[in-house]
Amino acid sequence: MQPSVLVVEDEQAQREILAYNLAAEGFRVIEAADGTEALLLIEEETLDLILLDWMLPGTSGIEVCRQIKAKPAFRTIPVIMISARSEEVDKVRGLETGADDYIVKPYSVIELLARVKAQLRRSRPGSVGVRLVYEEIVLDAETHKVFRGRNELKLGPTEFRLLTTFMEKPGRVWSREQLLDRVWGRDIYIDTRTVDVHIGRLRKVLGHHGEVDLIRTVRGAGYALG
Amino acid sequence: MQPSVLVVEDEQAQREILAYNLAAEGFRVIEAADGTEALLLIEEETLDLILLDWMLPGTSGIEVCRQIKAKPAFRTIPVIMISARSEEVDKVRGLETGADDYIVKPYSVIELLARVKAQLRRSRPGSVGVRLVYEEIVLDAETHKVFRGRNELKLGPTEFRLLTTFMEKPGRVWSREQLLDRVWGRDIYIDTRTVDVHIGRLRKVLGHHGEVDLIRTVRGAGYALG
DNA sequence: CACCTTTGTTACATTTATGTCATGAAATCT
DNA sequence: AGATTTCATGACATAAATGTAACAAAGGTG
Repeated sequence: MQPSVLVVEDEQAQREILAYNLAAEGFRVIEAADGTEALLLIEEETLDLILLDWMLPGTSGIEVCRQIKAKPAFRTIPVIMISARSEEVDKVRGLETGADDYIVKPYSVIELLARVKAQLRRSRPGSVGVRLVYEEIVLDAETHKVFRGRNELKLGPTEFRLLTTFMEKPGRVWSREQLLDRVWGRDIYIDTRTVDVHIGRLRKVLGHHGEVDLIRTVRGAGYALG
Repeated sequence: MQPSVLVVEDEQAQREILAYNLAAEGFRVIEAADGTEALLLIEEETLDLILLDWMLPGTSGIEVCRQIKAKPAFRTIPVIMISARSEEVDKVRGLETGADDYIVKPYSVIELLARVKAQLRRSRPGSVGVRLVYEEIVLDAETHKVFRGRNELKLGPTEFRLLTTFMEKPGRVWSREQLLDRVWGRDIYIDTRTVDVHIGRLRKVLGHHGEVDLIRTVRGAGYALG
């Protein structure tokens, strides 16, 4: 569950520094050198946060921010503006671009990362508080509790996410690759066979009281619930 | 009957955060971006409380407050002022604007909601709950006293707010980040592991007489009550 | 000022979860 | 059937997450 951060900065050196530090902190970093590229990437990628330089060639940072905030689909993505001088902060604020935070050059990497994390913390209130039901299995995302009939099941984090995925679309067949992407996270290199092991573990817990196996193995394709 | 709260704040992001949290708590939220708009809405809407930012473009928050308090028809509506720095509190107080309470940024959501409820309780007795109960634990928000069965527990401020958060939604799993936001306050950068320590402290007090541990650790996710 | 409380961080111990591998079973193909 | 591929599962070393004691800084109180 690596958050994706888009870095929009025209100066290559600056951009690389940002990218390096963010990557070191475990973020997936996507880079854009100007506003046009940024706006394209916003559509294509699934972003969790945008770091936006105030000064950009062509479409200015402010304009990019305004356009992002104008689209309902992307309005909720936090935008942190980076401006060159402290005096400009007031201008930016005054212009009401809708940025979620501002940071002024020169900034410390620590400060930047802290703000990035603060924004992510705020915008990701965890998975949606839903209750998934399939046959006699009930999964409550808010309390993280899982029941089969009357029995509460004790699942490890990975098995919990695995089951959540299955229950979001009962019957759908997921390939091992898809499950790795969704349950483990993208850009992670893990043997696809590992999925088998976790499926086994999930089966063990689900059938702990001798119930029928609800997970279906689809030979050559993957697994499905029911 | 849902109490109506008017939020007067020029920064859209801030305003939305306030609106979101108040709405989540069951309030009807009305928003205004400046003093003029606020004064209009006060006439039009039937308000139960006003949250007023000190810094506003045009008519300042102080001026808005003064005008509200000058009209006999609206004088009884509680006004909570929000100011950016603690030093300003004194100014605000000194100016005797007639505000009913003050809150300083950065504030925790818990604190804000507590104050809102406290004001509403004063003006509309009986409309806001003050006492949280979960199993044999009783938390009285007004007196700040906590009991487990017959024993009164002595909690530090942080542990008290932690427990309050948990008791508002028993069973719900809170991530460390969410707890930091809610219990410690936004715009504060603290190591997430610190949450663990405070959970430990809270557990110690709650189980001081050898009772079962009511706080559940959810690996990879956070903590929950029950 | 001395004293006490609260707080955040750190370091280390402990628990729990994870990924890989080896082996054998089951399905599929020739 | 025999060969081949695909899957299930127990074991195990490692990694990751959590619990907790100790400590120092900050703040409050008398």
